[in-house]
Amino acid sequence: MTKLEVVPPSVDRLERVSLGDRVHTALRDRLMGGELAPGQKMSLRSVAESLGVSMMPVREAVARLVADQSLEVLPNRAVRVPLMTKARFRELTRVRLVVEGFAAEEAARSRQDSDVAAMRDCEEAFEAEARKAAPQAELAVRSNKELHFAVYRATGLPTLVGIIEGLWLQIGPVLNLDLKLSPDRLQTGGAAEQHRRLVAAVEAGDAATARDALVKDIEGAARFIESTGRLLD
Amino acid sequence: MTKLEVVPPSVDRLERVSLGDRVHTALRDRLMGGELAPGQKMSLRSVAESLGVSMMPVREAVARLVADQSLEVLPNRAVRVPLMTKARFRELTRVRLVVEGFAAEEAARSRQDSDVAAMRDCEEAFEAEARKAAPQAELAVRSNKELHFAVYRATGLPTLVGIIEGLWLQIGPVLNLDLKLSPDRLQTGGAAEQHRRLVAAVEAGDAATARDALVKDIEGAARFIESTGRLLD
DNA sequence: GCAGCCTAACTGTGATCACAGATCGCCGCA
DNA sequence: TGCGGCGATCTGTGATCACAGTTAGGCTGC
Repeated sequence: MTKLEVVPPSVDRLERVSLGDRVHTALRDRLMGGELAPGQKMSLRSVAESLGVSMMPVREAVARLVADQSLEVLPNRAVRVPLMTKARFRELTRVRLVVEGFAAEEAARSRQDSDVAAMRDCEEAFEAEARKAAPQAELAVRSNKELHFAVYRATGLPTLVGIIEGLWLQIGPVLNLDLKLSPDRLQTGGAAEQHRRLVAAVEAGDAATARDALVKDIEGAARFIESTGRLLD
Repeated sequence: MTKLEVVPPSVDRLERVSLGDRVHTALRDRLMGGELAPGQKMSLRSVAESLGVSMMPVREAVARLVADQSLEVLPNRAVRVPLMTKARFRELTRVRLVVEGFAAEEAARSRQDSDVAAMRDCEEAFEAEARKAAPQAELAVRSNKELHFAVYRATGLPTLVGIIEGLWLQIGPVLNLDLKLSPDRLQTGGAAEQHRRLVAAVEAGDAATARDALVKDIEGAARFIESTGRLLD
């Protein structure tokens, strides 16, 4: 784990960002990026030391992540990335289908030109990575996430984006760990195709197709992950 | 603000609940109950003193509430209940319609007998309070909330319930403050009627009607609150 | 050589101290 | 009497200390 970047004081002035916020962001990125696998334990002191801060900001960041179930504290008081059971995975997937499906519809209705441009960039980056003979899972994961959130941000509903972020934070470790262990899913899965449909539909303002593409994208990934048998229970 | 209740040690053993958790719950209840009005400032030290704990657990609880925007920290570092603008209110209402509407549908599909019983109790309590000549806003607010969440819990999707709790935490101060200032809304508004429709539809497994009743309930309240002109912007 | 106990290290939690920045009020001056 | 500036106080944030509970490893005894 790398040290936290030292941000210029000017940025620090404009938008009060505490050390706790920075630690929170750092941990969040690692969770969403699949760098922290389900079941992995962590201690406040070790995280603090590796990030070059005291235990205090880490406590705050971890408390927030525990609050929205991105991390969990065992009865032994140990902190770890939650394990994913089949039941929890299916529940999260169902909620995602509703919430993100609505977001896709709404994005098709409200998108601005700048949103479409951002989506196109991410979509090309994802497709370029997926088409490689030996795709780098990390890059694919990142551009996949960026593409989805470019769509969600196009809704103009920050509350909705926040909710979806919470869902990704919970399901991210599994999604991305899975992608790292089975990089071939990038080719076999229809992710790229649904992404193309999604972007085109949002750009055309076709809400129904946008939702359908997103739903198929989520369902395809969920089916694949369930088929690997790596989920508990 | 009252002191935190001393819970029996047995409960404390079963489910590790830290002081920070208790402070969080205490503040959450006050926010959802409308005891803390939008714009109201609070200091960590004063909250800590009034709850009889040190500043430490309060910091953790407030950090969590700030994280999900139930509280906000101003550039001056002051902590307060966020003000509600018309734009934010409408955004929250739109998201609520989607998420809680889905929850109502799902509750109609998955409800158990015990869920229906809990809903009926809350519905009767609400109606009894609303029918009084001088209804106590606090009791009505409480049973209204309990009724809604009895429905949401009937979905069997704790993730969804958590999301809705986050939404209520943000919109609660306005909803409930409004009800306190305009207790006559209990009679004039069609809340009781939609509640009856909602409970009956969930019990009958009629998803479409359940959603419709809930949507009309939310929309009715939203219309009333917008009409009072107490929102900013 | 192996099993069991006991200690030492490590865990999160809470309290206290330290500090920089903002705010408000009081005092002095015109 | 009114205005301006300065200081005391209060704010959140970060660090450090203290502590109880757990865990894991090493040592002792069989």
